[in-house]
Amino acid sequence: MKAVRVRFSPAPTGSLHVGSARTALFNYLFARHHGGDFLLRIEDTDRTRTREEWVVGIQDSMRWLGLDWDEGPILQSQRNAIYRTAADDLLERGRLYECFCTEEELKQRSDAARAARKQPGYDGHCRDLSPEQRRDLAAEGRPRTLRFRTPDEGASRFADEIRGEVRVEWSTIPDFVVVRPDGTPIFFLANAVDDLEMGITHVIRGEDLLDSTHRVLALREALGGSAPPLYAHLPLILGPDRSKLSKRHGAVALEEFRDAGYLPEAVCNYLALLGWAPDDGREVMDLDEITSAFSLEGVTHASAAFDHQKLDWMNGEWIRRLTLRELEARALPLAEARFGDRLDLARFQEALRIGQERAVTVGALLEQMDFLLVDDEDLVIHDDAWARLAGTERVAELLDVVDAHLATCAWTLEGVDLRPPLTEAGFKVRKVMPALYVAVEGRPAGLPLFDSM
RNA sequence: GCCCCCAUCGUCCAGCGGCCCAGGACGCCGCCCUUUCAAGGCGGUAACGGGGAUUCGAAUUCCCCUGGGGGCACCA
Repeated sequence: MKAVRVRFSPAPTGSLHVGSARTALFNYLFARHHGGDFLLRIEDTDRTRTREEWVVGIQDSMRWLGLDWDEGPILQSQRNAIYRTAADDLLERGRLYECFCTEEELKQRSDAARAARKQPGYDGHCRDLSPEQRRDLAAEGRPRTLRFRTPDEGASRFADEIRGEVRVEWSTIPDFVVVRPDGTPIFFLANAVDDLEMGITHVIRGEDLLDSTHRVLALREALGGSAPPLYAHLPLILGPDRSKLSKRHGAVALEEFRDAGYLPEAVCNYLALLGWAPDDGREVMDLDEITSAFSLEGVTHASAAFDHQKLDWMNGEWIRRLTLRELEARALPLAEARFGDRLDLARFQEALRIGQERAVTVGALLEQMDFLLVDDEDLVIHDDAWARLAGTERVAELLDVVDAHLATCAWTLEGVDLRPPLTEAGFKVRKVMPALYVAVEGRPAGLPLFDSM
């Protein structure tokens, strides 16, 4: 196999989504496994849908995950001249033709075709205009797009690395637009030109792009490109209910996972296991281990449902694998964001040490240490707390004992034992445990109140 | 409507013709540990969508059906 060159080419129309992140990860894994190059190419040809902050955000998320790239980011929006030249050449050679239909006309005819139970999509209206007709249409001030002339017969086929032979009849693929009226290229053109020029050897992307491959390949061929890259289409990631993964299923943007206190190791690990598995069945693996075990052959064909519970478990595993120092480094930024200048480092560290063995996410752990770092009046009392207190006898007295004792000492989780004073006051410690947690932590359960060894 | 892809426990995967009355992980249930909740240990529950065909033998091959997903833009 020649030197591997792959690229991750997101459209910056939003922050990095778990589906795209998985695609980026698989490209990274494939490149690193084979000692090849991994490029980052930003497909921002549609200026109306892209934003600078998203191209920055995508890179931030990739760095957070630990997916470093070798070249880029290459912005397609800055390569217009290249696509322009390619399009002119294609037009001259008759592979492209000018189309003067307006979007409204297109939609109207497409709807009509649909109503007549015929194929919607472009009808070839401007396919064979005479030079005079083109001149007149242009003179009317109509928008001018460039369309690719699709073969009239035969089939397009290619061997997908994970799906095998894929084939579709050209008759089902209408002529498609490749250059907008403003001269900017559409995905198909920019994609074909770039993959060719950048020497991409393998295209690893989501299955949603499977059908578009035929068009990109035809364009590449028209461009004079030989030896097209090998394509590998990944199964899609679905929501827990098997519908399209979206916000209503919970967090979907990498930033959200980061802010909720998920570890990048866990997210990578979980994402890698969504649609892939190593031969030996290992599950908890770091990026290097996954890299050396990675192979496209291990990629599944069926789309996978995103399971937040398994991610949570995975994250707990990773929190426990980190040294306390490492965990502290990861948690500090989140703690600063949550507690601001009330962050007491000593208490934070103690809570982290005690919480590490029970945590699911750093975010949840931080929530549990609220009572240590937030002023009493600002402490948010957990919903279930009041019910717990209400069900306990001598609540007021209990609170008094707790307050009185805490007033006598510098409070730390392990340095203060509330049991003796409670016993002395006639409480059965075992019976008042739930209420005790509410009294001290503002929640029915949380960080251990005293050394329970 | 048309085209394409896919199909093993609730979920993620293993299985690539006999080793499978199907294995692991998450979840769930139970027990142990425990002066909260967890974490941890042990055990359990649970699946080859349906129908044909090939074969001595099919979860594994082929066909049909059904189901799920994707695509059919001047988005990518």
